[in-house]
Amino acid sequence: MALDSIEGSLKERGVRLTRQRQILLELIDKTGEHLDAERLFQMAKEKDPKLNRVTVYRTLKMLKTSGLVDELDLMHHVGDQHYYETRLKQEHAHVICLRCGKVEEFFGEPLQRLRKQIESHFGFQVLLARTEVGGYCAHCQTLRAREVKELRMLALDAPKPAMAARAPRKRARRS
Amino acid sequence: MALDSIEGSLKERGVRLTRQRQILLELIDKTGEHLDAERLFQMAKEKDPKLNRVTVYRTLKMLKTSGLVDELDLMHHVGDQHYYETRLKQEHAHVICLRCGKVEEFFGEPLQRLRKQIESHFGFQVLLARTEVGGYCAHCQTLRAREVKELRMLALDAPKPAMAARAPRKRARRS
DNA sequence: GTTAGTGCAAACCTTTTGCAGCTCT
DNA sequence: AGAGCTGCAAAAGGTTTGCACTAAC
Repeated sequence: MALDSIEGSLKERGVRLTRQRQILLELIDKTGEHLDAERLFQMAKEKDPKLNRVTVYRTLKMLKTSGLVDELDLMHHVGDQHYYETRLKQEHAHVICLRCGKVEEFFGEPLQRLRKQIESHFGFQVLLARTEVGGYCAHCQTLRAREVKELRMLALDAPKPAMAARAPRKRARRS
Repeated sequence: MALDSIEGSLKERGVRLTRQRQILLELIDKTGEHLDAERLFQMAKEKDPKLNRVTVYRTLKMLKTSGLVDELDLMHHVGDQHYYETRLKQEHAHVICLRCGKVEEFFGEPLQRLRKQIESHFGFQVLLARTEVGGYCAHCQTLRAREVKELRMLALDAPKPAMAARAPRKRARRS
């Protein structure tokens, strides 16, 4: 299991396995993926209310630097936070629907091909690779088309419409 | 030239071509790529000292939303700012050396292949795609090997070395 | 017992917002 | 003329740092 392999890797390098790190590692491992620092912090706080947000950031940074987790942006669809996932699966691309926010993972040979070509083309040693794709998922494409049509009709009805209500911020507030 | 096509696209949509936007568009166009908001602001300030940083952000956001520029992170190698480039060239990956910071661009068929596979696999409509690769460039690989060797020798000489000097912050300060 | 790691508060960088006034068309 | 855009000041979001204390080894 992932947790063991990560803990082993840390122990080997003399990194201390504190209670806090154990909590965080377990959450990252079993929750799967696409956790951001804030969400991880909220979850960890339930297990240890004293655990500090800063520790979450420091732990994530350590794991990232050690090459044990990968950092994602998910096209900044929600905000500017970063997301993390363990480096267990095969390399994959993240496909984000810009309408509903659903994230799919794509595993496919073009990714390995890309890596190899970059290595041989530039004599480059690839350590990290990140592919993120944004667009509309199958479901949202039809909904989107309907929205656009409605907008056009609105525009015809009212050539000089009042200012549209501002869309609510997507960023989540801190508690 | 890019500037014309961008200005045309904006004019068509009734977006005003203000003096500020002309300055910014020209800089983005002729400077090429990989400008972040701050650098763009500094350059624009030389042409118009009154131009405000906020205008830079608003213009970049507008261009991004309009699909006229792409937003990059360059693996956050320098900091958390974003970089922008016009959407003129063929799709390409950005290859960043984590030691010297050099950025290479990779154009190759795996990218088109990837996009097509994602579209057909998920029935997804791809609007944006971003591939960023981090590692060591050919030149830095040898330097890096030397560094590691030196570090190992240091470790042998001094089993309990004093705390290493903290590496300087990579983020650039505002003027 | 050391040293690495933690919590807390405060800072930091990057980006966004509210609003009054200016300016393109 | 009037909506759209700008500048300014202030705030926000996300992350990092300094320092004294704590806990893992």
